Amino acid sequence: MARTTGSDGEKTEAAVREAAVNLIARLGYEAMSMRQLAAEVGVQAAALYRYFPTKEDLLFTLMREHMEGLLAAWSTARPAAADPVSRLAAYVENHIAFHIERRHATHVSNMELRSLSHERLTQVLKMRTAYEKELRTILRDGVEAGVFSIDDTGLTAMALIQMMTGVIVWFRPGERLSVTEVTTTYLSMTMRLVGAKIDASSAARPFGRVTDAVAL
Amino acid sequence: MARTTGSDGEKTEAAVREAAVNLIARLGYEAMSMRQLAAEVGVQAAALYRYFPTKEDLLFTLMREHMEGLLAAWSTARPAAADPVSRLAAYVENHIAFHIERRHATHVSNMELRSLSHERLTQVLKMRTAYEKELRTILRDGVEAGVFSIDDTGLTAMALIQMMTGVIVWFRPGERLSVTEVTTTYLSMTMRLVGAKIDASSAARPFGRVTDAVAL
DNA sequence: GAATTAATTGAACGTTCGTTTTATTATCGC
DNA sequence: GCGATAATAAAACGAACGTTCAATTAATTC
Repeated sequence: MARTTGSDGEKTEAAVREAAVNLIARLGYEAMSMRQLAAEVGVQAAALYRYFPTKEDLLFTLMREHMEGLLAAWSTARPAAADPVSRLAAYVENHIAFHIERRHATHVSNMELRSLSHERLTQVLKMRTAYEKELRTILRDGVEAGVFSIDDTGLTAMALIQMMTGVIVWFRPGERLSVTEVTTTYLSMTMRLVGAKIDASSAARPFGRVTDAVAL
Repeated sequence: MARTTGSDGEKTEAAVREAAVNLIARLGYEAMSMRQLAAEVGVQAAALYRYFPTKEDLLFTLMREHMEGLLAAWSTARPAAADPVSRLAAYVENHIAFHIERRHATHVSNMELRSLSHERLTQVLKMRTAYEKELRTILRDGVEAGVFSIDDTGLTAMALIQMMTGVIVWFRPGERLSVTEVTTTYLSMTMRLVGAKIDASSAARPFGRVTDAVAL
């Protein structure tokens, strides 16, 4: 046999991407074989090489587009010129929503970095650093404005990102908590962690029990 | 050739464990070959099978002993009958110290769970759950005693553990921050996150800037 | 110092891996 | 409807994988 009836390159490529994300998230990049992936898609292994020259190219494509998606999402969600508290809230909300929605892709992007070549690893890490820098800037602005009290902005940014991204480890859609509830609680924890002081303007939009922990 | 002069089973087994932790942490379990591991130790691949019947047995041994070590460390560090704030402080200090000291083993235990058989995965997760339950108990006791203000103790416990364990991702010994500085900052962040109220007894031992964030 | 046990080597086994090549069929532009 | 091209199948490649086995030598026991 050869070309099958109804076969379509675009559809096949999309199916390969989706199956690859799920399989790599479940089994790991090294443990997933190209034959396994092909079987999941419903084609022969050789067909995969029409879309991705090597297995590593496939992995890199998934990671790069995941990071680009994250940066694009933040670029859309970021408030134009707001106070640090609102900006931090937007960052947390965007981060949690994005990562819950793309649990598997996040797993792949976080766990399989070591399978990339040096050059490609650098590329992905550059995007990641750019994203993290956004948070550090918000924290630093907040400290300078006197609305956050933070020991070490770099360390705090890392701790916050680890905490928020960790949501994908235990969160399962449709279980005890909804995405909204989770986001609200993480917002509350974040604001307390950075010692956010609620002023008159942002007090109109409370963050869970933040008010309980802050001197009023 | 056969048995080499000066060869010693105990020493070889210890060398295998250490090399395996480092190699798996760097390359991943699937990507590390038994030949590679043997070369690192300085023996032939076949010699490994004198100590570990299969590759998975080796992985499981490393993970089980890591978790047992963590539980043992907490068992030693845990205060007998103290207030929730002190107990939480002890938990954080022990967690950070243990994980920084065993960065590679932690990496292995967290990243390679999917390579275990179902039965062994259950065993490891049981130990992990027991460890996490200790933190949840502290948080619940603190809420009941009125010294913590927390929305959801289960979610908060997971967030704290993710945040603390995340230290191994970016921390490198001998760089900008010392272990003591990192621990102090994490303690401070933790106490603020749980809305810890400092009373007279524990005020003698301040947690960084915690006092700035709490109404006094 | 002979017998026994512990530790390791070197070669080999069958399997699976990522990838390439060649052939074949479906679809599309004209 | 015919040529060009896109999409796939089928088979094969060499390399590497985890693991086993028989042979061999060092250390220990008596």
